[in-house]
Amino acid sequence: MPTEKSDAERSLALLWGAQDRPNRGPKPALTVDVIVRAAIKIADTEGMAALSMRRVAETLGVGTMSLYTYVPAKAELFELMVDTVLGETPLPEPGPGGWRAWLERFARNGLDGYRRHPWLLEVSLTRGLMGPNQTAALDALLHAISGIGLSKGEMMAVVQLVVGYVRGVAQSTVESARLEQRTGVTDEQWWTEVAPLHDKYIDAGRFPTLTAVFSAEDWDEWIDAFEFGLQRVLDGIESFVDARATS
Amino acid sequence: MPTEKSDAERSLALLWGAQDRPNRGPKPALTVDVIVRAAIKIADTEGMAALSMRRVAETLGVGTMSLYTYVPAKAELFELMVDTVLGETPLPEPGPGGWRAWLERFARNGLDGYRRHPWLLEVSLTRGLMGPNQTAALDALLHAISGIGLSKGEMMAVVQLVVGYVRGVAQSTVESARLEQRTGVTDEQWWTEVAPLHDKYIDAGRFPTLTAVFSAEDWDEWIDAFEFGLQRVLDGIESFVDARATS
DNA sequence: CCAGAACTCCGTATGATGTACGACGATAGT
DNA sequence: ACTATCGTCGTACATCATACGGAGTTCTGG
Repeated sequence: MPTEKSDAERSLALLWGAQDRPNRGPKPALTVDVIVRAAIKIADTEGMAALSMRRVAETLGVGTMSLYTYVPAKAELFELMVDTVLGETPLPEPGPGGWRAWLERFARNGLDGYRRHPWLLEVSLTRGLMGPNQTAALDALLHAISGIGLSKGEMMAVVQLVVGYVRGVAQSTVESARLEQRTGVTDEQWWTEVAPLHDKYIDAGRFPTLTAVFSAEDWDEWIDAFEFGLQRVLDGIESFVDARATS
Repeated sequence: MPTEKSDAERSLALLWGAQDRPNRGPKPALTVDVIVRAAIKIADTEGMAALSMRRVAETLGVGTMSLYTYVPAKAELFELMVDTVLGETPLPEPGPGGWRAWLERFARNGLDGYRRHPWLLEVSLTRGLMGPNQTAALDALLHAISGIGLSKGEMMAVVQLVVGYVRGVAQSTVESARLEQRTGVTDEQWWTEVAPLHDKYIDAGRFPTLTAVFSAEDWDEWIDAFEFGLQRVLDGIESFVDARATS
């Protein structure tokens, strides 16, 4: 019996594009890349719910089952979609401003990525298996914050902090923008439509602070929550780095 | 024709438990609450993938379609599950330490919630419709950070920062713990198993920092990334509040 | 006390979905 | 030309959410 590849091995080979090209048999009509890009396009434009193997095959003019020649299953297709998308935005170059400016640009790029591909939020990125682009991103992140006095454990924690923050806030930031484009209803429109319904249940006596904040007519400034939070996060890291440097 | 309730209205009525109890017809054998709790138990123990209407009906000894008498569709069941779970952990009481300590406890509670119910990560919480428990949480959050000199926009941004951070980092923190319990494979075991596979692809020359960090034998300290990041976030908020106070 | 209205229950049916299986045809090494 | 090897994809099956409509149950009005 030949050494059959484990799932993990097969996935990694797919992610890193290390297929052994056989020379027998008919020429493949498709490539993994074409399939992945078709899937991404569908997910981008019609949402994750519309992404089915049949649908992908249709847009490629191919029988559904043909896809399984290239991709073992839908889960692996997801992994490929994620890594492909991670590679589409170039990583920030090292530049002026040091680690802080770099992380800032990295975070903004990340948010842009989620904006372009909202379905990323529906897929867990913390699979253990890393494709080339995810690997490159992690390497670049670690490189950006190396040599500023952090231990390895702290470096990993900082990475998780930034990446986690972007994802967490992107969730709400992106979702509203997405719904706006999809349904044509502005966030504000939707709130004004739903607000009276909420008012029926939300008692000013029971939720005093909430009503005070939202009933105010002085909606002076609506802050960009992402940028605000990002600066707080970076401030927090910076003060830690400074404290570490003076000790 | 009677005023038929819109989807939003129906959802809100469900969330806030404002059903008009009809007095005609047979007594309902179930309640919405029983259904929701059964669904939560299934999602907790077997994961979101195992949660189907059939499965819920089975465990309740009821025909599948009976559930639709109580709940319009699966999406509404999700909303109910989320709000129910949000209400299960009591909100922190105001105590010593001011807003910072309160937010700290809130964040830890949040992480615990994700730990207990990992499927929360697969559901977007940013639906516009808020149930009573989500409303109470938002009110408490705003209350905790009111009166420290933040504008309303900044208060909302802080809320999003904390909530978003918890969710973002919980994603990775929780997922590993979950897989460990499910598959019986420790995170560490899994990495040592997969590491050699990765090594085949990860070139030390191409990813120098990564290999430097991971190949080191001195895995001295593995930092709790959640606690570390939480302190950074709170530091960032605190320095902003301080700066605001002195200006 | 009873007929009909209002309501719950649920069997059946429909149309999705992911994917296992295997027949068929194309290709290239021998 | 033969045969091992591969790509293609029709069919099939299990599972899913849920629309529909009939049967059974309970309360109300007369």
